Amino acid sequence: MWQTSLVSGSTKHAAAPKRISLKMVAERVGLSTAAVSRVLNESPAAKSIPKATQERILSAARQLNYQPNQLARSLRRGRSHTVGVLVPEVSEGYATLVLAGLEQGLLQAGYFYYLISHHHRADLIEQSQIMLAERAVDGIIAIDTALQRYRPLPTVTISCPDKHEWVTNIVLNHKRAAELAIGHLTGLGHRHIALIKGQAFSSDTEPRWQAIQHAAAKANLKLNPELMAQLEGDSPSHDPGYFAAQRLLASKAPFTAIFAFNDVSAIGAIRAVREAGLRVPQDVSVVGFDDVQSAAFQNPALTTVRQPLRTMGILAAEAIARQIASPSDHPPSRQVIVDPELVVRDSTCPPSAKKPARA
Amino acid sequence: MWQTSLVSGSTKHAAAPKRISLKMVAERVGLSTAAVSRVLNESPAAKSIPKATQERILSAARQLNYQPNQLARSLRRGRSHTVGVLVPEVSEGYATLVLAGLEQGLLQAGYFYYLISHHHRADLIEQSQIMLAERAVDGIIAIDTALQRYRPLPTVTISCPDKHEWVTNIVLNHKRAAELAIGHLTGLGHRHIALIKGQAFSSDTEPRWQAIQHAAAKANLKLNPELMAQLEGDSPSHDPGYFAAQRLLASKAPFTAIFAFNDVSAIGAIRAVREAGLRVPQDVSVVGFDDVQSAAFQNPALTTVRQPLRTMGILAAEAIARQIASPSDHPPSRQVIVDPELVVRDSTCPPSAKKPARA
DNA sequence: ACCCTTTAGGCAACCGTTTGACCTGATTCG
DNA sequence: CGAATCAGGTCAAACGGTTGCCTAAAGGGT
Repeated sequence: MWQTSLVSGSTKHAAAPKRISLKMVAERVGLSTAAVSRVLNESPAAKSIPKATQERILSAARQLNYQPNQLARSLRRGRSHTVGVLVPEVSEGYATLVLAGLEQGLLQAGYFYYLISHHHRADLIEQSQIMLAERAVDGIIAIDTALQRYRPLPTVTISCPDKHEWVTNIVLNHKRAAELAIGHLTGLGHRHIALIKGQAFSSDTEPRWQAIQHAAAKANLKLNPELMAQLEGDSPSHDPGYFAAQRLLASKAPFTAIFAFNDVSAIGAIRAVREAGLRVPQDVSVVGFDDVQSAAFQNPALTTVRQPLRTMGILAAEAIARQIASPSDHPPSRQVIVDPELVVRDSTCPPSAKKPARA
Repeated sequence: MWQTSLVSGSTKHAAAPKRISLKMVAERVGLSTAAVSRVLNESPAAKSIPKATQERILSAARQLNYQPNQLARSLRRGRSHTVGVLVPEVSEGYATLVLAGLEQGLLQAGYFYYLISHHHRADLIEQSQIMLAERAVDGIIAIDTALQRYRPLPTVTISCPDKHEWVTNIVLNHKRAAELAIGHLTGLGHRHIALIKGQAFSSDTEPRWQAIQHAAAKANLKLNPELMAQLEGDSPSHDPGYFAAQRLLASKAPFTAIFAFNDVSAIGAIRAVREAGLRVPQDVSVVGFDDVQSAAFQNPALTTVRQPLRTMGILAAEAIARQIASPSDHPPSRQVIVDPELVVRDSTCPPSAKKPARA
């Protein structure tokens, strides 16, 4: 009985193509690796090598499909052209947009990046920094992250709390952001504004809160402590906002508007408001924060304070590239402040003439 | 005239801490790097070294805060413990969830990853593969990506079109997915179902389309070619779905339901339907696909076919780790098929007794 | 006393590039 | 004519680890 050859051959695979190294190219053309390296890198020292030889080298490299081993190169040069990116988590919303900008900027500058999410756990943050250092990253970009110790590495932070020395921090103009939102709501006639505060671990929570108080005072608006709820739990979903709004609704205090910590929680809040039988925006106006991609596609479309998240990512990439290129001639600590922008959509309107919600 | 020292000192920084190398640890304890390396790696060869000496070495390493240079280690060992992840773009929705799963699985297996988004551009895909190979990744994970050439690297794909040899492909059970959605809608009584097809570049587009036709036939449902719109453009936002639905509405054909290619386009579609003065779901039911994080928080909450995206990410991570660990004893080409699940929420209901939309 | 094994670790090659120093013969300059 | 310069490269030492092989002494059995 014959068996047709079904023998799943790893035979073909056994050829072991073996990566082409510089040495092989050198042997091919009968020169030293030094010469080949210099020519391929267009090093200045290569200018003493005649065009013809250069051509020979280049074409041999091409023929053999030579791909330099970047590990070896990085080791020798002391530059890995890699940065580490620390992020709380990769989730819809905030991180997504910043990452998109970062990626664009980094790739343009010739950098690869390791992405690590730490879920705001201090031990993971610390450990990540160590592991990144071991992998010889040229720098670190941290987004909404409470960096532990200072490390002697070029570092750029986005919306990070503590100002460490020697790091560039990219941060929103919180004052202006608060004024935009509060101004918008008071301008519409709202006087009873509920607030959804960010989680304690989020770096923007405190500065934003300060800014809101400041803006409220300036607008002659009294903030009712009962009309404040804080996001709880580290879920990147809409739940925290949903529950926070429920707590607001459960309190006796009347309100006609909610200013949420971010769009994601605003969306959760809208749901809670609706489930309580109230309409958005007629009964309760809602203002979000960030202007994430889906904000415009909510129903109703979300009025929100736009952070230029993508731009912040690009700025961070450019900053880290600069710092790496010229270590130590950058200023000890730099703030790059970006401006927010109010985007008015359909989730806000003047308060209804009747009584405030839950009055 | 004296100048108080405002000289922005890079002086303090000039200390140049200099990373601790194995050699320094070795010198510290008066042994060779070989011995130190063996002990620190708990290599079997270290068992002939007395406990006391081992302790000396370990404590010296700790005192000096020695961090092994992974570049050097990778170079020597021929394993970088790094994989490349190719993704169309990091945007809200699909990629986000898969990435979350991937990250979890990879970190657990001790791998770092480079993330690259290629926006479906063939040249970028090709180039990325090359650059990843140069950086000596141990493997590649590709998500919804049309890989160009086969490379002799462990590879795992998620929802990728062509079955290359030697790659593990993780893929949804499209047949079942289509049946779930079509079954749900016909079960509710819908007979005029509009379809929003995916962009041509998306790998799931064709198999899903086949599956839908199959499911429709099985359900004895005629698909009206006029009730089909295809997503256009590569924007990861809700726009393509919005415009597709507008085209559907502009056609004369009546329909009572839309089955969208994904949640993001479903959300766009809902908006278009509403702007046309129709209600969702009373006038038009909408079924999405994926069950992204925000699907449950839409208004109305989205009925959708859930892909276990996070799980797919984890599976991919596990698969690549396995392939790297034991090259060549994995089967030549493997399919891992995961099952969808119907999540019924509020965007679907029986068609209204009256006439179909646009009748 | 001899042989064998174990203990304790050292030597040096190697991973693949880069780069400063050097070398040789030819040409140019003073 | 001697010195300096230049063209056209080569040599070998890094970069920081890992690892196969070796040695030297001590212990153990007969």
